[in-house]
Amino acid sequence: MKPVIEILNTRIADAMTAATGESDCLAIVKQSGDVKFGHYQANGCMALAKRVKTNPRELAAKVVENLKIDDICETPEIAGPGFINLTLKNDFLSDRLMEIAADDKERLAIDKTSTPKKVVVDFSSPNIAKQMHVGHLRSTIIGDTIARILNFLGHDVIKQNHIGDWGTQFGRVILGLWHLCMAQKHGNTYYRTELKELKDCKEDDGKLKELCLAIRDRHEKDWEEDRLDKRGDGEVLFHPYIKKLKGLDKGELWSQFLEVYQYVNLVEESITGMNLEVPSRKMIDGEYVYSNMPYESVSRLATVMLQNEDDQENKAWEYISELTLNYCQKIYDRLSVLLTEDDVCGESFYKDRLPGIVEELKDKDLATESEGAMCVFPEGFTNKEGNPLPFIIQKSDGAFLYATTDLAAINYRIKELDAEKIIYVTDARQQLHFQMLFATAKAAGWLTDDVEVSHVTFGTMMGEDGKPLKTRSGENVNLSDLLDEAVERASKVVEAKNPDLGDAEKASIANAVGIGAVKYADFSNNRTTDFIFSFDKSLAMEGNTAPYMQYAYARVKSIERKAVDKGIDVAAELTSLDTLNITEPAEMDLALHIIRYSEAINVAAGDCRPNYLTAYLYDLAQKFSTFYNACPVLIATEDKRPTRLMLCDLTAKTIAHGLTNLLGIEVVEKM
RNA sequence: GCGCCCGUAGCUCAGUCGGAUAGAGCACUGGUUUCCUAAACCAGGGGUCAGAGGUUCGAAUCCUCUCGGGCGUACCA
Repeated sequence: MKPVIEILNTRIADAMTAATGESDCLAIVKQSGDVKFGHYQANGCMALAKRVKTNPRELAAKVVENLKIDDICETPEIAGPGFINLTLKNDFLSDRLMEIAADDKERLAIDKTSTPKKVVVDFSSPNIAKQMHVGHLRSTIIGDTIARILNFLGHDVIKQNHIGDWGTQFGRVILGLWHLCMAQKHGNTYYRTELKELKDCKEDDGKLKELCLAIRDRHEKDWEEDRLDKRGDGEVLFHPYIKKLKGLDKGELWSQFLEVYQYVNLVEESITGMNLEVPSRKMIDGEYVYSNMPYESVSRLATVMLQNEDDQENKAWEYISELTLNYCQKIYDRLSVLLTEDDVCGESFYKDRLPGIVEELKDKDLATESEGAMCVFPEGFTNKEGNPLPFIIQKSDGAFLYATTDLAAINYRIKELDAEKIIYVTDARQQLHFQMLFATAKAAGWLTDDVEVSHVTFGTMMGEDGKPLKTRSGENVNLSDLLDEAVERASKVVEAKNPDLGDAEKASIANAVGIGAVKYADFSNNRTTDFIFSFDKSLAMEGNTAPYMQYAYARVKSIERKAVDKGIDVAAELTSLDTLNITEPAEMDLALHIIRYSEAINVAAGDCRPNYLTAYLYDLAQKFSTFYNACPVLIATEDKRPTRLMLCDLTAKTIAHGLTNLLGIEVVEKM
């Protein structure tokens, strides 16, 4: 079933052509803002009148003469400078609703696209060795809903979770494991105490330096001592430790690892600029060469070593990556995000392709060396000094970085996944990166005109103070903590409002409401701007929130339950209906809105803007609430009751479909 | 400096690519429960769409400039 707006667009455009002889006329049909202008309005006559140099009102009259639309609308009215106002016929509305109700494929009679595409959606993409925090929430759920919507519309969607598992932090992972191993040697968790100390003396330069010196000294000593044959071979402790990793308790290792990873990062941050050095070794022409290196470069050295040498340290990294994904999967499941391990295709997936990517760009004379790094200088990008801005594809130390993996990924998606469209869902700060990525991929001939790339950006999630959401101690808010709090708060509301429900039911409602509220708050904001997150507002029953809609749904379900008590056979009344008896304004308003669902989905999909969909659903829930108050269902007379039951049923189906199928938010029978 | 995003009611935000009198919610004021969940509904006040020019039948929306905010700008992602 085609959206009404599409039918109107086609019919009016044809009439415009018939009236003027002009081809490709645009009818520009929109939903009217005010019922006094009908249900839809066509705005195309003004523009066309200019094109053919005639009076727009006269043209509109001519168009109406040529318009065959009496199967859908009342007689069109011409208003203002040349609007054509259209009001749907009651019978047409009724037929539409009946058709939606008759759909047995749970698609609410919404057609799949006639031009399906293979679409890659790149989203979520958390980093290895980190807990997901609120910064990952938006990409994860916005990407998920985009994938769901496009899939519903019939596109062939390939989800790609491009996890950050091969960049610089890669070396930090190994360094973290090294510290865990050394902590075992010392018989204490020094990383834990020092993590706290480092934070505490952040402001005190003298103390900080003293602490960092001690850390460096111990590091050197540990490194020197861990040798069987050559200095720093790690054969006594570190390598045996890595071999045993798989035998360790997963939960315990994960929590230790999170801590030590923070430690590695903080140490590196703290020592930068202190000119501390540690001994290191490098393989040069098959021989180890020993020299001192800046302490802050240790993790980078580890990255290079690991990207070059392939051994058990690689396996250790693989293991940590598995641990991370294991944890992420729990969050995805909690969020009802459809990602699975099958969708994981992270940076490391491309590791063997990276040298080839760099070589190819060199061969094509696109990549050149600059300040020791291998760079592409795509046209049109300049830095602060006005010089060409480099897109660095290989660092001066030889390591690859995210530009390289993203280039490999775009190449893979186009050439091997046969993507016709690629959507990247990341925060707005990465815009320049993606512009340069696309420019480079175009210059290399990988990205051609028949492939559409789109960077779907979003702003930062702010706390109620208007600053990026952080904990009191200044850290990123852990995503699972945020969800816990939302569920906790929701459960208090459930307890207060509906104390008679069973414990299991309360818990399940609290979960649906809490998680739904967090997700919905995000969706309902225009994704391009930063938005201020507030538990109170998200969980409020008033306004454009998940609970408000879940409540509308629960009320419909309640009517259905009460109907049974009253001996009303809802199913029978619904099937006995062949035409609706719509008389009240509230019924009409609701009915009209229900048939517009597909229009909302199309608009949301076209711009990858979930807030269009939430706005639609909120309107629907509001119109239902108005209807609910104005038009009693179960005590209605026999001629009205089936129609009202039908409106209830379709409202519930639409809300459930929008929330659950497209947004991944659960509905509840009671709340 | 340059680039991108943004500036709409006291607050938080919409505004479907130029359409008619700029919309919600919160907060504020008043009203509605012998009636299907009042976690709701109804009514009311509240605006120089940051400012100034321009484009045209018509601008919150497009162009130019100014002011104000955020982000990015060579080896993090």
